[in-house]
Amino acid sequence: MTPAIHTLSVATRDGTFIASYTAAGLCRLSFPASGQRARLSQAAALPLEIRRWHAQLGEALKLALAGRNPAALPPLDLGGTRFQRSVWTVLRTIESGRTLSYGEVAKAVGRPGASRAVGAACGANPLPVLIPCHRVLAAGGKIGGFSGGMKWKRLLLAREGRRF
DNA sequence: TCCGTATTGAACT
DNA sequence: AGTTCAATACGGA
Repeated sequence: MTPAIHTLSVATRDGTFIASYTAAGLCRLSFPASGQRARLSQAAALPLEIRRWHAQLGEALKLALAGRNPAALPPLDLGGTRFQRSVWTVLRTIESGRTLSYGEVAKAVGRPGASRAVGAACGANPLPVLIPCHRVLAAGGKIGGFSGGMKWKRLLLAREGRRF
């Protein structure tokens, strides 16, 4: 993955997210920073293409935070290993309001028994919310973990009509 | 090679 | 219903 060249903020009613782009597409989305401020790109220096991607992201994120299914996303440049990408691809097929267990995702990528590795791949998801890693639960309906903090996982699931 | 992990299921209280 | 425990796949150092 080429290095990120632009970092922009996305204001939402849930806080200000941070999005990073490479020349190839969106590479990273971060939850509202609970500390340091990222250095943001100057608006005047933005290529038209990036502005368009960013506008598209804003719409998609707004819908996702409302618990709706994703609008079209800008091009993605996620990197990651083959295994991670295959996990993230499966995650994108889970509809709003539905969930899978780590073990079910492992089966779906053809590695039954790799449920623990699936958890690690979820934790490495560069696009939380948009790639719905919050829809992966532990077996037996337990909620499992979330690298962005459990409040976010509960909030996102609640917006989709799931309660815990 | 070793270590940590957003797991799992069985075997125990 | 809660706790412990071993087996497990993967990735990073």
